[in-house]
Amino acid sequence: MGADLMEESTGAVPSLAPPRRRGTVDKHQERRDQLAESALVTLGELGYARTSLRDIAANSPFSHGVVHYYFRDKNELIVYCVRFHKSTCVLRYDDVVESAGSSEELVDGFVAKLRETLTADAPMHRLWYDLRTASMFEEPLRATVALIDGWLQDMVWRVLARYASLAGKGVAVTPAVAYAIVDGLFQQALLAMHDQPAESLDRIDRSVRDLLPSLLLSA
Amino acid sequence: MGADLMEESTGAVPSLAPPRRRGTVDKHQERRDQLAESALVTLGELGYARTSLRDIAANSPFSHGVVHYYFRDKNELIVYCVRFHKSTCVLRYDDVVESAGSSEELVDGFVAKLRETLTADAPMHRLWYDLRTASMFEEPLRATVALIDGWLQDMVWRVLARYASLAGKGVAVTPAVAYAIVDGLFQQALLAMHDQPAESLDRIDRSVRDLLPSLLLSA
DNA sequence: CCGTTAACTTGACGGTTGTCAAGATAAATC
DNA sequence: GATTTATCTTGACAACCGTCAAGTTAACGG
Repeated sequence: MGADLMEESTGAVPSLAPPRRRGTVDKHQERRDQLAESALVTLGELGYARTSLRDIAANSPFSHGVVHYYFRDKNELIVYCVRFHKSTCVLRYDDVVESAGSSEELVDGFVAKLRETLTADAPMHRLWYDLRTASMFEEPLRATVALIDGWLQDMVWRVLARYASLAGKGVAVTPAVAYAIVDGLFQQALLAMHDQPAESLDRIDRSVRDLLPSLLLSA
Repeated sequence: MGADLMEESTGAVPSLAPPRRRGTVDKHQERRDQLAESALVTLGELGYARTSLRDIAANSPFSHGVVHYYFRDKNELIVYCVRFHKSTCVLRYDDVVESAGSSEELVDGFVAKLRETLTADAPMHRLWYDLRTASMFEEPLRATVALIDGWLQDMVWRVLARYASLAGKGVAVTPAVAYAIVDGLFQQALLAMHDQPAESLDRIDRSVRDLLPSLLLSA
């Protein structure tokens, strides 16, 4: 994990990478990931546009100049960071999907994970929405955003398809619509996490439980 | 319209405003609105964080220093702009709501307006999402964002309540959930307007038509 | 027509930013 | 251990930002 990033080249390790030496697995790539993890903390706190390379370096073991040794520019670093994080993040519900023995159990596991990630990973989710919004104004970001949006849509679809299967019914909406709905609920919950965290968690819990059945065919 | 901004003071016309002269209705306020309208064009193109006061002034009849004559700082200008625009924007569907004679007619009018605004006002909608996302990282923005989010939620609810009434049924979801769903669909449509505008419009058209009935009680 | 005040312009300030070149340090090779 | 290569630091650069003070122009009141 990390190096391949979901088997899709970021176009991020170009000629600037120094020639590898021996069988030691890519020390260069390890540093990139280490730097990305440091950067993600700062980016999650300050957001995309408000984070400078010096902020990132300050929260890392390195100095601000090192960024250009491992990344071409700021955009490549940030895109790599978000992609690095999301590539594992989109697998969050997969064990719930696989281990659930009934539709009720799946819903319970799903909302539990939703609450958990809203509580623990709020800065990362904020960063994702920040990057997605920025992509509406900066064309170079759109390809990455579209890719990750596809991952998330597939993630939601895996949950919903399994849910329908366990309930012995079909799904009434397309993957795109299902994702839009869940994402809309999630984003509202995230927005409310600052001022009313407890109420926000309860609301999305109840909303999802109420809404999921209506996404199935009655047949 | 414009001066009162939905009967809610922005806290934006403080002591710095010069004493008014005669009965001529607030020349000062007129200039504020004129400046806001100029700024909105630039903000819609470049987004919140990427727009400088010099960019705004360049697309206006004024110089860059004039901003501090009418607004305390950049944030106050931007907040005023978005609020200025949204305060009329949230009334967009009201005539459809009032003039619709049947539930089908209301749906037709609703999706027609949706398509229209996605086509014509895409930059303004991008700006709104940009500001809402920025509010997750900048506390001073949250009050305004929460206020406008409330307006939008009410707007969606007026449509849905009227739709239910015309169909002789009740609404199955809360205002917050209804807004989250519509907003999720709308945001996905807006994101796709850059690369696939036609497909995006068709998709949200069909999605809304499919989804609205399922938000009503079957009773 | 004159004086006063509002409206607006100009230019500068301190600060921050991304980027990069040049040098220092550490590591690995022979 | 010497030399070559990779890694990392430092400092500087040009550009840009928001803000504001000082000065200019225009409009209004008498």
